[in-house]
Amino acid sequence: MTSARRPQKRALETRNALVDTAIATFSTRGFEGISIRQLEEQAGVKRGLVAYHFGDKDQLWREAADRLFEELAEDFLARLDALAEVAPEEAMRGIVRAFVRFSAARPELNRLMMQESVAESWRVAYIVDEKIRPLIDTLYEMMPQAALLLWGDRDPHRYYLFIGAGAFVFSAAQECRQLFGVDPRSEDFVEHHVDMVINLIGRR
Amino acid sequence: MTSARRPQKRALETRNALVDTAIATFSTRGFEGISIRQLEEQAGVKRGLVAYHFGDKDQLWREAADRLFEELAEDFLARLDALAEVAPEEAMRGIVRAFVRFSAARPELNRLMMQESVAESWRVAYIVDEKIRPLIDTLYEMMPQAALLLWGDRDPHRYYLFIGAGAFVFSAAQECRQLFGVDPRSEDFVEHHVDMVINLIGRR
DNA sequence: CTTTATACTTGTCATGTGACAAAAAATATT
DNA sequence: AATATTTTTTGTCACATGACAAGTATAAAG
Repeated sequence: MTSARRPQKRALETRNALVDTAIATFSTRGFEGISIRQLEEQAGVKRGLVAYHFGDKDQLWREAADRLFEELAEDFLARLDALAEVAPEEAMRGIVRAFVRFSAARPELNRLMMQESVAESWRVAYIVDEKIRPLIDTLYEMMPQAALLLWGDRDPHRYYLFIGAGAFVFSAAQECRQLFGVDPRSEDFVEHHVDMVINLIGRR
Repeated sequence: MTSARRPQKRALETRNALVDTAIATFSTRGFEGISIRQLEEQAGVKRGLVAYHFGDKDQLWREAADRLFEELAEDFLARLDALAEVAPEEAMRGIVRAFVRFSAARPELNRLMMQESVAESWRVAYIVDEKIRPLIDTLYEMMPQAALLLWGDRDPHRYYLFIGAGAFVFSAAQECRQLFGVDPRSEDFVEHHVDMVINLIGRR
């Protein structure tokens, strides 16, 4: 019979540091934009620890994606509970608000998707099949009327209008700073953007 | 006194093949997503020709970006001429239409920007300073009233709402196929999307 | 305290990378 | 046709990369 010892604290710290760095760098530089060694150095751990904890680069990427989507799910489900009692129209606006705010607070998720959404790879399939579709299904189950108001019957046009209008600025933060000299992550900017998106999408 | 011979046809073909492949691969896989050697192989030319024609990888990237933005400028200026006589409201809708259609026809440009817009690099600076800002300036000069209707006084919110809503689907084509089983490049999809964006943005 | 599993450290390998350089071939100009 | 120039073809370099493996240190469990 084999083992069953609980993981050591330092191991969890190492894993965390690596996943944190993976989220930051994969989302901005793409999967091939950073090497395992650079990643380890940036995370402040020794050379071989990615191999030890994750086996290979692919698995590290998966766990980074996992964590980002866990955060999104938590953030959403918490807010959706609060919207359970309100009228569909207002609930729909609540979803928009929640999404825009999350996109501003954690642009890494949409950045990761932007990096991957353009080309065919196991990573797009993984994100879509394991993360996005289930999340959309959950939304339609929990708040069918609000979801219907927002996206109709899973209309791709309305879906991407929503994502593009609501999240793109925050993903393109660097370009926005370069082009307009404005930081889209400032609170003012975010709330103003929320209002504009709701004004755009939330009236039918 | 040195030379002045006109370039040979095969050289132009080589350069073209390389720039074509550069556009296709840099936009989908990012700058570091493909090596010079892979690129040459995919372009069907011999190893070493990137070095000869472009010096280094950076310069090849620049020329790929140059060509994409030349196409955009041509496409736009041609259509803007046709809008010179119409009322500002209608001209503004014409700009939207032109932009969405171009984004669908040549998603590579927005993909390239998506790839680069997230992190700080010489490439974002190059695109913004050399390409985007001048293009925006031209637009405001040629059609001040329509531009004002579209983006106000260079309002970043309205700018990115426009870009995100109008172009994001086409950049994320792979994700869209995986998620909805729909190809956003089909003519039906494009025209429907044009209508929706105009309906969203074109009414104030 | 001893044992044993877990975690870290370091060495190594085959392969890929961007860049340059020199030789060969093809083409334009006279 | 002769020659000068452009273009292509190969060879080579130093270094980065992902993966694995063998050794060492640390911490948990008895």
